[in-house]
Amino acid sequence: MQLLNSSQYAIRILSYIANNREKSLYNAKELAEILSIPYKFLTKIMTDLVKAEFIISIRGRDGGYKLSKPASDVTVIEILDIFNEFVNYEQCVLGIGKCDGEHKCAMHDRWIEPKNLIQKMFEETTLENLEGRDFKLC
Amino acid sequence: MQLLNSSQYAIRILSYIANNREKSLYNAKELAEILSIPYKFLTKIMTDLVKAEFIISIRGRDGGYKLSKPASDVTVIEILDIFNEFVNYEQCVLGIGKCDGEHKCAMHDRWIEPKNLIQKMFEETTLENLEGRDFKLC
DNA sequence: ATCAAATACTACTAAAAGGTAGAATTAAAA
DNA sequence: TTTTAATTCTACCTTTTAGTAGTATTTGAT
Repeated sequence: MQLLNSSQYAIRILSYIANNREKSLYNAKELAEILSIPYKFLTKIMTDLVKAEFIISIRGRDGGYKLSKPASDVTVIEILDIFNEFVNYEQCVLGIGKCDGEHKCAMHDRWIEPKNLIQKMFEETTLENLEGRDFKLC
Repeated sequence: MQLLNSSQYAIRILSYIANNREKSLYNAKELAEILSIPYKFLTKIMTDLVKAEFIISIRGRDGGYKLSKPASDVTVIEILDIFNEFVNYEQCVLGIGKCDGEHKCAMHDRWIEPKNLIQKMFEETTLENLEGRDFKLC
């Protein structure tokens, strides 16, 4: 019951960039240090974010990364989709396929409410909403 | 954002046994077939359940498995604990350690409500509550 | 005693996630 | 034009989870 490290890192990275507008570009080295993410793993994730068009990268000396769109346009669920998380809304908590009115898994009824809440949270939370938080390790 | 296969299987197995009181013992072969769980993987999980004292096993010919305690005494969260899931209540959704009033992760406030709901659900749901559901693949 | 049918144990393989290493590419600056 | 600092690419290694194979052990029935 936890998000993939990749997803967690991606949210923290995008969230950090979105809420520190002083600089126009952030490079991998400083992001890795500030956010306590292994450098090489971070660069891999950045490439994913570039390919998914959430981030624009500037290569070469003095290059770096920046958001490709306004923070208010990026929802958490879109970030999760990059890593194929939480895509199967219909998937039941016991992983036995689609749960509907006819076929319910053992926990179906009890899972609906929290599932909908989480889904709503991920859909409605944008990078803008994540402002003013700590990003380092607690 | 999904339970481990082991946890899912364990819940389905215990839930099935709890709600089919006709027989006093269930063997691995029939459980594997009825619940669509790979036989060898199921026997491994059964051994875990026996060691965790949720299941009593009878070895030898005509042996099998049965619950070690009343269905109403077994909560879902206890089952998850066998596989070390959902033990860290304090763990935040972005996996950056303890989130408290002073140090909040980027999603802290939004995560509290669904997290508490899920926790409550796992704590309050017993095998008895899972009665009357389908257990096969939908 | 032997057989048959069951669980338990040991060890392995496969797939996915997490992470690392090093070279290639890009582009500004000296 | 060379250096330098950045991203990108390819390939690999490690850990965890998932699943499989084969043997040993147990025990009731014949």
